[in-house]
Amino acid sequence: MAEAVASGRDDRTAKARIRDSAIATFAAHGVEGASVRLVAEGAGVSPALVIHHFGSKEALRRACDVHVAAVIREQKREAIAAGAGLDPLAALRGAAGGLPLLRYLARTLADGTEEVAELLDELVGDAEGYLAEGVETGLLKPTAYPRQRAAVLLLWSLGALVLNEHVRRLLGADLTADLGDPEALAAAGAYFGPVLELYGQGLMDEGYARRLREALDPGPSSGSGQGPG
Amino acid sequence: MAEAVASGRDDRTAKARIRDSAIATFAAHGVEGASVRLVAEGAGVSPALVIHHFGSKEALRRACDVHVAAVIREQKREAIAAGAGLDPLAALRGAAGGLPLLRYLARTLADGTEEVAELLDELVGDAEGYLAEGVETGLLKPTAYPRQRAAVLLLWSLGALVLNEHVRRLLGADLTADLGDPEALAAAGAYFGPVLELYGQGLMDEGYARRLREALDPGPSSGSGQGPG
DNA sequence: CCGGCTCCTGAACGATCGTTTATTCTCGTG
DNA sequence: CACGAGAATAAACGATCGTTCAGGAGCCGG
Repeated sequence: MAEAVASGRDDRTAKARIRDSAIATFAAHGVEGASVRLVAEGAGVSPALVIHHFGSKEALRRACDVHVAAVIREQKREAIAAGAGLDPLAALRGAAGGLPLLRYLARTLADGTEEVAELLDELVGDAEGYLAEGVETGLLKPTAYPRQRAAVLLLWSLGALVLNEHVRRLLGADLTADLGDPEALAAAGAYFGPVLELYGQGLMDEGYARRLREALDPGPSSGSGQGPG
Repeated sequence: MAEAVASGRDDRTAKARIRDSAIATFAAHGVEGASVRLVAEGAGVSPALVIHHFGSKEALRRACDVHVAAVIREQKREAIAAGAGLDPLAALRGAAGGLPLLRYLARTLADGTEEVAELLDELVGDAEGYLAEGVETGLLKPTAYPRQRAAVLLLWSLGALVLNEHVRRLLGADLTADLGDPEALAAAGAYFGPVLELYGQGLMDEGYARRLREALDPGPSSGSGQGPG
């Protein structure tokens, strides 16, 4: 039952190849839209071997979730040692096999399995810590909602990742590209530029925002649906 | 070939019932995960009638996209007459059958069909107009990227909608709930509160944000992956 | 040479899928 | 009443799905 380590002269274990192919295939077609046969073809094995190693398609999907979460956690730990930025997924973009994981996340985040939910909770906790550090050094502004602000910022980042196709069409920036590539980084500026402007100066007049916020809290019979978006 | 209008004493046309059931079923299980038989059961008809009226499952999905886009466009027009807020989807939340459409959007936005892409482009254009108005009246701050800022804000809103399940778990706010309900509105404050704080005061020290932004534009060999997230 | 073990496969099974076909039901119209 | 047209269905078809099963290929200690 131990993990196979028969990495002799050639490539990865067949089990690892199946898992990587599943991550790529699920990312490309969605979990429901990707068949076991397609995953097997991508790994160069028979469909039966996929079931033999993972038991079922659903278990394969769980294994993908666990693996993606594990890699992200490891990259995160390395990023902490190197001095983390604000983007909890930045380390993935540069990592060797990070991009398929990013695309897998982008495709499966909306489905919401238990494993990725736990990962998200963890990332929110990390982000809250990073944000608190930034506040202490004066680079970030203090907040009345430390944990909620961390959650919102992470959800915005991941939401943009999930809508990556629309980000690319509307702005020309591919968030699942390797930002080490200068061309991709320049294109990503169409997203990060206005984002940084918003992060720097905000969007609204402060008094206006405060009034809207105060209108939320007590909750008498205020006006009709005028959400802040 | 004309639209059936046999709405006599009872409810909607069977074709309309099928379309509404498809919207709800696709929203609940995803398009790939929902079968024609399930859609038919929800509409109280036979599976064959679904194909008889729409030709194929894919055509049914396109019809759902078209219908959702049409309803949103109409609600949008009414919202303009009533004086629009910043949330382009606010009108949907209060509308009679708006919630299923919202959940359909949340589930299918990531798939990216042509019809919803056109709708998104349209919504970005509208948002750019609203933002420009806000800048003129002094409620919103000016920007160097008018269209990109509109796109980013819309993508953040829709991204949070797509990740609604995580928003609910992390913050306790359900963005697909009827915000006319005071309890749901209060819960949504856990999302809109930090959002409005960010919109009001921003996130970063302005000089720090400007330095990060300038590091993006020219693009010499700057440091490794430290995205703004 | 041999039995056993692991990795792996070809072929098939039952279920479910989207869709087709033939048929019945409903009902306004001449 | 006769009749044609659309609404609606039951039943089945071929395809594909996830999964099972029996066994082959290669290797290793005896």
